[in-house]
Amino acid sequence: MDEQSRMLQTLAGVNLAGHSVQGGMALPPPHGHEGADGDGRKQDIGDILHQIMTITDQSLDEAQANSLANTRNTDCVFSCSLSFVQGLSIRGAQEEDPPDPQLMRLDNMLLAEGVSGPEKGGGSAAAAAAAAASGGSSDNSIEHSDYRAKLTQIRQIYHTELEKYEQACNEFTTHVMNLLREQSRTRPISPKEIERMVGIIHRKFSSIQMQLKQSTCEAVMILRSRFLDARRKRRNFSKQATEILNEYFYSHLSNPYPSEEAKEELAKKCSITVSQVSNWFGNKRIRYKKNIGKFQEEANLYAAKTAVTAAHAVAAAVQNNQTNSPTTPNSGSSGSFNLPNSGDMFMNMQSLNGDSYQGSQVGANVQSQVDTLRHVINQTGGYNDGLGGNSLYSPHNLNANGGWQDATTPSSVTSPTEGPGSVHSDTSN
DNA sequence: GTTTATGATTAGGA
DNA sequence: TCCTAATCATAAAC
Repeated sequence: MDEQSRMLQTLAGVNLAGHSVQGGMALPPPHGHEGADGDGRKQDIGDILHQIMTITDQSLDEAQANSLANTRNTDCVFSCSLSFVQGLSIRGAQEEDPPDPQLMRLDNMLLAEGVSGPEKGGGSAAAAAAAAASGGSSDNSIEHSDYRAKLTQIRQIYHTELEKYEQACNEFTTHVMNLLREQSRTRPISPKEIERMVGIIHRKFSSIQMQLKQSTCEAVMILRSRFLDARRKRRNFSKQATEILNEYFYSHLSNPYPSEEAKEELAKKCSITVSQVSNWFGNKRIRYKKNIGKFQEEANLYAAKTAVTAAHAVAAAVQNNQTNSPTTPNSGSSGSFNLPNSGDMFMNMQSLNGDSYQGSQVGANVQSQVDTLRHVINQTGGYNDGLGGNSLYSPHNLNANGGWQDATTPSSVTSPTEGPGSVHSDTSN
């Protein structure tokens, strides 16, 4: 049996069968459940209800057969029927002490999970968590929709069962009322007694409902845990995400320690979590350091790519500079997010590793790219043998013992102050 | 089926 | 708390 079946059975296992009838009139166990379609359970409920009816009908018939004249006997039979109903109630009444905090907790949970109450479009908090954890990539969206589908299934089963219980409760109440009405022919029955009986039945059915709620909660918990497990499952990031991360890594190779803000930005761009970004960088740093040669090609690739971007950015900046000639300085008065001074941008670029870099939006993006560009330009000066030592992207800030230096090149130095849309390169060390 | 790549987890250190 | 390093577990490539 797979987990799903088990889960659904957990829910499907809630029915009247769990309540053996007190007073010596125990109900037979229900038939097996036919999957999660609810038909089997519907049948069970129907059967059970029918049996209840039959039992009480028998009591009534017996009573009638024993002649209405024999009030003593009739009373006895009716007491049997009623004691059956009362028997039903004894435990229920004991179990419940409204307002039941447990019931409230169950109700709250079912409401929060979107099982009870109005259907939530986006699913429950768990669904959101699952979606967040999964990153919302297409693959994970499938899982997300899978989660929602299963939650909907649980919801449907819950509502179907609830409806059936209510119906059964009403039917049984009506039946008992009829019984009492019959009995009223032989003895006076006060409205209070009828009321009491109805209350007893309702309480009993409420306790059954509580079990349904409990099992529904269990099913939801199982579903949730399944999705938390799914989060554990390793799943490759999307190509785009890996590209973004690699771009950042190689363009900040001198100090590949993104700040919290940068991580958040990357996480958002890659549709993954911040901790996944941290994991990725942790793994990348280690693996890069361990085998620089292996990553050489990749480094070159990203270097070239970034260089092209940088060249475009520079070209655009130059053009911008020409357009915004000294006769039309970019004053802040326009209210737009302008470069403080296009000329400064180049000054800043020239002092790429300087401490005083004040980034503009364009300059910020350009800065790291120019860093890369410089590597590319340097590369043209010599053959790279693919070994770590003289490689294009040899981590110039790697210590002799293999660690990235942090003292001389804090990321705040190598990184510009960046505008929105770009990531920071800051160290968290 | 085996190997490789890669995301996640864990222990220990600063 | 964040890092490294080792390791695990699994997806992907062969």
